[in-house]
Amino acid sequence: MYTLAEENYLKAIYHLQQEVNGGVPTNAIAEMLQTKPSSATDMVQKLADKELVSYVRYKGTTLSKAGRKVAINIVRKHRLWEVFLVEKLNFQWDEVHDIAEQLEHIKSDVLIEKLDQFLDHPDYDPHGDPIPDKNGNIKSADKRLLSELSKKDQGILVGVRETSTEFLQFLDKRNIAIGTPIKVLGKEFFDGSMVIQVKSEQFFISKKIAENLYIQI
Amino acid sequence: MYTLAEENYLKAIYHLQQEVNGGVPTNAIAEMLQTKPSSATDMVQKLADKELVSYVRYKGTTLSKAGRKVAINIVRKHRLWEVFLVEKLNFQWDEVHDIAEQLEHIKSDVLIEKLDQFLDHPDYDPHGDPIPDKNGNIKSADKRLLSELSKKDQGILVGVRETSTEFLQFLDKRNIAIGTPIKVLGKEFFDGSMVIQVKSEQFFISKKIAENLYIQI
DNA sequence: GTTTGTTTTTAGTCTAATCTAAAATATGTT
DNA sequence: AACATATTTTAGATTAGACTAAAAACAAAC
Repeated sequence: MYTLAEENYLKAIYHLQQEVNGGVPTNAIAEMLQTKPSSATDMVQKLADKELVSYVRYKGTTLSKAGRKVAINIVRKHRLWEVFLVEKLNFQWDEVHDIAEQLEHIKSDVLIEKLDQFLDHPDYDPHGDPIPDKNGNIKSADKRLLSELSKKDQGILVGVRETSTEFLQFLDKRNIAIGTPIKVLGKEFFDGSMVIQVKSEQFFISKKIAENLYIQI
Repeated sequence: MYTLAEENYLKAIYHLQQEVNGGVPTNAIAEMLQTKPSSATDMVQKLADKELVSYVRYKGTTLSKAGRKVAINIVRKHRLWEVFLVEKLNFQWDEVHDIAEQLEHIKSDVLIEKLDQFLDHPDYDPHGDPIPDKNGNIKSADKRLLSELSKKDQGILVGVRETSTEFLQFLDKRNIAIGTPIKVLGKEFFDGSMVIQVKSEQFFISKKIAENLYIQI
């Protein structure tokens, strides 16, 4: 099987691939894993030897089919555990990330299938991210970033991009949660900030906030 | 915090201390952890530097107060996770050991308290072993090994010493479980083997089996 | 097509945890 | 008490993963 470090690199590359086109830059991997670029280079070379990624010097890294399978399986485990923590153990959605980060590395296929069954085969985790099924297939809803919407557009919040405690508590404080309807009342071209309608309240939010909320129209 | 290896050594020393009087021999630690004596020496020296054990060259190792606290906490986590796996995820009692061996290293005090609560504060794990409370106190029932009993003694099975799949399935096959009443019908001094009564059936069991069953009179 | 600056890689070092082989200590028997 | 045997420790090497510092490659500007 794979080491903890290998799994974390594969997962990081997987997530970065969603945001970049072409190979994932070594620096981006290093930054995501809070490590140094030289360490990331070492590891992607090792992963390339094992044929889990394809890596071209100075060009970047992409997951192979095998590598993606490993990565998606970790993402599946992470998200299932998050559901468990919130639904069964009554954690708040802003408290589960670090613990799930550990639990995702537990090795047992039976465990994860039984957990999935125990949780009644959830489709989304507490942050609105889709949970891949056992074969690695992901239901991808056609969601868009709030920051991409225009004045008068409306929809419901279906996911968050950031999962830091600070950000999630920011939302909690304003009663914004997965499923909450949101309408764009105004958008400032100068800095990308917005005024939005949430239930009976109106909020001013910065571009940075809008870039971390996924809306389904 | 402590590394995976440190935690495993502390746990091994804790378990061995229950069976030996005086310091735990280095070879015993190595054997339990499936490693070489020289590796065990290295580690106990490292643990001694950290004041988690007291170690005297050629004499053996004993846990310090701090070391015991760490060890008991791991045991607590291991046993709580075993209860979760059996009670909530419907694992058989012979399937849970290896998975709990991984889960016991998840680091989060809140998690374990919430898990304890979710499981309704169980006192014993599926193998009949007592679960230490949050302060490290252990309810120790006055149980004895079946092998120590004499003809006509009787009691109920309250725990197993071995937790290997083979042994537990051996018990399952004979409908012997925690809570089952057992009576000694005969004992052979020559080899320590026994004939026991279990419900309406009688079994011949070897000394090795009898040495792995805990009975409460 | 140089120059400049950024990104990435290489080379060499470090630490945790392991191993093998050899040396040291302890134990048990005569 | 001395020898044989078993246990334990030391010394030195290895591996995974990280780091620093320096070199190499790329990108962008002039």
